[in-house]
Amino acid sequence: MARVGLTTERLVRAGADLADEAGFDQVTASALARRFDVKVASLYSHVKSSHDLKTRIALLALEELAELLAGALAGRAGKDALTAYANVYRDYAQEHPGRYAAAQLRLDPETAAASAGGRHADMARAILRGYDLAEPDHTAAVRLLGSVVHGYVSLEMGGGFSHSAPDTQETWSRILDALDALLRNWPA
Amino acid sequence: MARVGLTTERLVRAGADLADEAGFDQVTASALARRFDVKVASLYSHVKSSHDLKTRIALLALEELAELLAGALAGRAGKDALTAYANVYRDYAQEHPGRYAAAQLRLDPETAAASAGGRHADMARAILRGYDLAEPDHTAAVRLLGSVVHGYVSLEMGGGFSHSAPDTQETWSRILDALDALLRNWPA
DNA sequence: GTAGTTTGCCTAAATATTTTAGGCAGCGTA
DNA sequence: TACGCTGCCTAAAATATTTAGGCAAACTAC
Repeated sequence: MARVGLTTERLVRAGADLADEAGFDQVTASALARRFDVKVASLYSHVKSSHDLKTRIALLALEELAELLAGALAGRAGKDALTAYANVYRDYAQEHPGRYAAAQLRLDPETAAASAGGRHADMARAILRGYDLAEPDHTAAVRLLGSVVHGYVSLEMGGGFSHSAPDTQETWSRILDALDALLRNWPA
Repeated sequence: MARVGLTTERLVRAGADLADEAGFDQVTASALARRFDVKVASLYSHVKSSHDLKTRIALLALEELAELLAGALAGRAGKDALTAYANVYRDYAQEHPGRYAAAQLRLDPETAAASAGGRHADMARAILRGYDLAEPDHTAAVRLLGSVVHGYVSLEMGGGFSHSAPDTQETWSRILDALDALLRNWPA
């Protein structure tokens, strides 16, 4: 009985890869066991349940995204920062669709509080420092920013834009231009 | 053997109700069979597969939304129309979270083409008639509108906004104000 | 009203996933 | 080398998906 060397870490990472290749909903304990050529029950020493596994993949994705965001935003401000922020999400979703889908998993409050999700919000607020908005417009702007980016990325991923004429890169640029203009010129 | 009177129609509608009550991912053939007090295999005379059932629920939700949109937009223009449009989605997601989740299901191209999804896009384009945008800004604006609404609604549903200060109704209004301002003043 | 056809819902059965319980052997440690 | 820990195993129960084939209820026609 050769030991494969399973670890929670390795399982989660392999689960994330599987999600990217086959879709987040294809991430099951059985599929993962097959991938490691191991019996399903063996996973349960490293992961509490199938839901636990999915949650850990979500946390990994949130962590990776936060890392990328921090890197992309360092030294940038204004529209430069805005573009970098938005592109981190879009590029990540393109390269890691399964991980991105995992990041949308609804977490229970305690888990969410301990996740990297808070850093995402911090990052969005940091960008808006380059614009001149006081509360409560500030919060509205943060939420608008998050909504546009998440909404666009998920509609694009879901094929919602496939039929109309201009390519999505073109409209994406224009939308970022428009967002920048809006933030510089927020209505009273 | 009393006949219950199953129909594809009744199954889909009950599935949609179940989705609203328990979540779209709880919609399974077995759960639905329990609800009708019928053996699982009996459903397969009315529905090709579990996936077929989910697809039909998605189509129902898209249809209902298109209906609501048409009603809400009739006789409105400009910001009035914009607000009505956005609120249809938000209110629908609030009242029918399972149906709204179903509407996000990725459909294969032919199914999507035959769905009410096209009418959604038409509706969005109709709203922008009240503003003055030429291609390719027009398409960008349509996609921005869809992204904001879908993004905001799904982040709000997912609890992404629960911790910050202003209530979501407040920021929602401000975001619609900002969107209106942006559309009236789209950057060159 | 009865005979014949359709079909709705059934039983039976194969396959897949999730999860728990308990056992054996490999690995590090004393 | 002997001990203990624990990684991966077998076994088994519960639930979900799907197909095949059967019986009886409901519609159609005379």
